[in-house]
Amino acid sequence: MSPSQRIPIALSPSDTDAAEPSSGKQSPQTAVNAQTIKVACSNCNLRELCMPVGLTDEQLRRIDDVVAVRRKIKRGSTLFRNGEAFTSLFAIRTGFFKTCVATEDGRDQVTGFQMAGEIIGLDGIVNDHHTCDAVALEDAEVCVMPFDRIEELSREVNALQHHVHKIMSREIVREHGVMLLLGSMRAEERLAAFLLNLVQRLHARGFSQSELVLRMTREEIGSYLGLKLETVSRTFSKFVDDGIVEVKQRHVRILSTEALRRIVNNQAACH
Amino acid sequence: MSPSQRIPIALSPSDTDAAEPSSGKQSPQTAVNAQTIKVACSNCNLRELCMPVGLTDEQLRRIDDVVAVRRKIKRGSTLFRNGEAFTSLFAIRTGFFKTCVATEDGRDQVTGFQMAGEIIGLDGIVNDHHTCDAVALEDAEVCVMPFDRIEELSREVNALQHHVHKIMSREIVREHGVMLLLGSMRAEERLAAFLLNLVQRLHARGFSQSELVLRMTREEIGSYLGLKLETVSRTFSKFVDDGIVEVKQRHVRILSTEALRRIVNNQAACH
DNA sequence: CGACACCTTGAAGAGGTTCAAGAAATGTGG
DNA sequence: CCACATTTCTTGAACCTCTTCAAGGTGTCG
Repeated sequence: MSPSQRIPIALSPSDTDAAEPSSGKQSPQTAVNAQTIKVACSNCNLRELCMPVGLTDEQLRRIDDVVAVRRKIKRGSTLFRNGEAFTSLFAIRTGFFKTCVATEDGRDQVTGFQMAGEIIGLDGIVNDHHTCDAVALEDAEVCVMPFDRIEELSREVNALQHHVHKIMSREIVREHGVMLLLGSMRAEERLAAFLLNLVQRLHARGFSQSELVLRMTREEIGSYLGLKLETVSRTFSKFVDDGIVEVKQRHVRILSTEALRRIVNNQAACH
Repeated sequence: MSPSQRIPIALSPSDTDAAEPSSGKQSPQTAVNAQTIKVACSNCNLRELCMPVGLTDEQLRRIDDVVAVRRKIKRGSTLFRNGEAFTSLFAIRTGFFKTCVATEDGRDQVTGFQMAGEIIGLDGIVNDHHTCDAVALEDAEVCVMPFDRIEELSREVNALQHHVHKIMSREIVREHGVMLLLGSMRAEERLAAFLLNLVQRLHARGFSQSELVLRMTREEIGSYLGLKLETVSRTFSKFVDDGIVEVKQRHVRILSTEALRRIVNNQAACH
């Protein structure tokens, strides 16, 4: 929300390891990709992203009870899948996800990329089962928030109730933006908008405004943007030729945010 | 939800007029497109679409207090606009709307078409102002539901609370579907999916499974589907040539729902 | 009835896709 | 730690879908 605030969060796997040394004794037997840890929101550094502000200590303590459990997800495995029963929303603590939907005939579409502090699983509410897959693009950890508990508590904590509504509304507005992108933008505009969006969200989490590491493949970017992976690659190359970005595999350095903005806003010639 | 139930609702302007003869004394001074009427959900024939089921009489009466006011919107005018303060959600009683978002440089994108029983305005919750325009494509009437009252009441009526969550989740899932369409389908597939969706929703409201009247222009369809109006027109013509539909301007008769389904599911040859 | 909005159709052109090949990075197992 | 397999990325060339531009037709409303 307020882009000036810098929240020191580790996103890259190495930083995460440093912050949580070896993350306790992870027994492969108990749960390969669903290890659970008891935690608390009240001292979580992501609170400003996940939770409403201005809660009393009492209210925070009650929310701690709702967000009772954490779960680790290995890179490449799913947090939930299309068709699975919906019970909980998930707040991403660390890591990076994609969500994607599929048709019966096998086509699929990435509907979003989610990072620390963002909430996933909202699609499952309407029919009590999920309608998309959530796949971890790097080792991740989420807070599990049973939805019936959220509903229960948000009847009593007005700020939480409104917060839930805002999160869902924000997702609707975000998707409007994606529809605009998919419906009316050309390849360069789409990729420029994508990069600006990513770097803006990363910056809100304390990362650089100009450098980022893509956690997804060209194909996944293409799926999200309604383009083929070759087109994504070519467009990256064009940006490099034009001196707008530097690209080394998944490492991207933005040399001119202004140029990207001009591309998105379709201002063709404007030296 | 249950497609078998037939809810007798008037959608076409003439039927609407018959149902509410001359709609009282509409003074242009008071409010050109915001005439208000006191109403009640408890005897509304759209209740099954708008409201949770299994409410007690007491709960229904309290909801009547929330949905206190109706508003008429003339064809072509807006229910709300991008930038306007958000105060209420709207349940469509009669008529047909489009919602659209726009970029600074003038491009715009239709994000949805809404008909009787559907809720619009959810985009406004997150930032307390609307981020899209809602335009009536035919004379319409909506129930005004102040959102603070909805939140208040849904703290007390669990079924209402969950219903609000489901409505928002449903919108998120719907938009996933549109993203899939925009991101991975070809023109014919998009138009086929569009027609099937429209006729399915109309059928759920008691209309024909095979005949429909488009309330929007080719350009608006194109905007929604990420196509130019000429492409929409050409694709209609192709469907006519193939004997899949009959088209007379905005009157469409579906001759083979099965063929449309095959097109959407990309089953090229399958006699 | 004339003005205007909407729709259809044709022809040329652009943008993105498809197919293909090779390079670079990453992961795996010996 | 290195060799090999695999995945991911880049680039080229031909092709195809959709767009653009243009003209004319149809329908609607004051």
